Amino acid sequence: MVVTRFAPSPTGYLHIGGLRTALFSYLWARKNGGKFVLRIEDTDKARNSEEATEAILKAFEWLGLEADGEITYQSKRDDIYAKYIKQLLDEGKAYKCYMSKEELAELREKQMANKERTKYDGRYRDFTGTPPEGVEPVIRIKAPLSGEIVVEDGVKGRISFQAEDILDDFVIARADGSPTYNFVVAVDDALMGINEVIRGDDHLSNTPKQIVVYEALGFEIPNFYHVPMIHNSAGKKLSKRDGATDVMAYKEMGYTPQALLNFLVRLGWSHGDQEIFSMEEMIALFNPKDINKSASIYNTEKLDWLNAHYIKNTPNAELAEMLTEYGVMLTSHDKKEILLDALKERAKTLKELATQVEEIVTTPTSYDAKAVKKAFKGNAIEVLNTFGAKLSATDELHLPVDYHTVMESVVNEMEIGFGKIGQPLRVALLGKLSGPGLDIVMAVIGKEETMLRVANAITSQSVTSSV
RNA sequence: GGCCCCGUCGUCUAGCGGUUAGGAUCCAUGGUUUUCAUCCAUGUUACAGGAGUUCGAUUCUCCUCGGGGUCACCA
Repeated sequence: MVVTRFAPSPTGYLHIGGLRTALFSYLWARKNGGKFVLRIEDTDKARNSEEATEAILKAFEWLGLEADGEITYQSKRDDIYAKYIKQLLDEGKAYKCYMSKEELAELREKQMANKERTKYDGRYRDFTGTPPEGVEPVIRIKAPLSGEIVVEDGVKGRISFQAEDILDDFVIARADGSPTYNFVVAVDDALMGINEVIRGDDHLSNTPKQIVVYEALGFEIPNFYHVPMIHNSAGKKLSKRDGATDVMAYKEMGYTPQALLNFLVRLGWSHGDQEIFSMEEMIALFNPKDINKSASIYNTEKLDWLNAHYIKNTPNAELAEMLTEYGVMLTSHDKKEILLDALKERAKTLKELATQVEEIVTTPTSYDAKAVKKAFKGNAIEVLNTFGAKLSATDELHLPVDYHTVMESVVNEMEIGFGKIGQPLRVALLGKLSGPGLDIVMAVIGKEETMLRVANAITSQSVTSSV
């Protein structure tokens, strides 16, 4: 059975990069009928917060990514780590190192001065004497001094490291007894049965260390897939400082989960020329071996396009439901089908859609100056007057076509082009020159509101012209 | 700096020894639309450079250059 995981450290919100690796892990587990588990890496008490954990879970919920089983918290597993540390100590695979932080710093400085690689010199590796007074020891693991460490990576291929280049006897437990990252990751992944590790390639250089732990403990080494980074426009690793990396900010901006997921799955992964993927298709088609080797630059142009695509293809009832999150109550509006059919073609985000709905439903209180200048000229006011009068005399105005008929009769009677009525009427109704079809707008707001807006426009013009 | 990874249009990518180097997005132009948007059509733009292997390299190898990641008692 395929078991994958997402293992964030709760130091802040869930960000785009994390979400993508989580998505990849999720898809791979689902595709194989396996498990996708969540582990919170909260061993750094100073930097972690419960709110951050909450935020991450909330983001998962919004996106519909469901983890299997209980959430594992590393902070609750101290006894487990202690047990394995003791085991390594007993087996002579780890040892206590009494070197003080000062001594270590001194060693590093000397090595740097000599332009050597900074590493622990192993002075307590085979220590049998009397330990110095007053120093709480750290526990170090005996790493191989030479030889080759090979990572068989599912994305990058076979990567080989020389032990002497990258390893030293690294710390697995601090002076206060708490275990360190590379140790707990390996222990947890092994104990939780994780056999497919999909993570960012910034972890690639940690992998040999973790392999050392796996081997010391006799655990089976999982398959690794190191996913290339997402870079910012400057070409650097995407970080929280780059802005707009909080997943939940995308909800606020009006992106749909579908669009965001579809956008992210195509960053570093592809399936031929296909751009649009439903969740079902992602699950069916995803395979980590098809992940790209090179980093990609984060750029949301395509996200906008995808979001617009999904909005256009969402049923109106669902759209009305989603809009309630943005303060637009449309679920019981009797013309919502007509309105949303017209508007969803022109919105890039749900937030935009919400704004556009508002702009139609509320009576304009001001008119765009440029639009006024362009539209209210010639006999525009006369046209509006004629239209208003005709409207007033017409009953049974319900559908767009009913209003269109009235407009048509004005055009015919006055022997003008459609633009001659369209432009002033558009400004009267919406306060500006762009927007959906006027017959649709009028059908949505109704006869009474239409007449009010027309009258308002006429009044506004007579006032300005008399001044 | 050591180690490791990467290098096809501005961006996301297809390609897996022989292609007019394909798609998407963006941008531009035209069409549709009373407007804007949508939609449709058309167009501009890419194999980092140099050797080698080969009848033939975007594709394989090496070098150079460029970019990135990582080097903690952080995760």
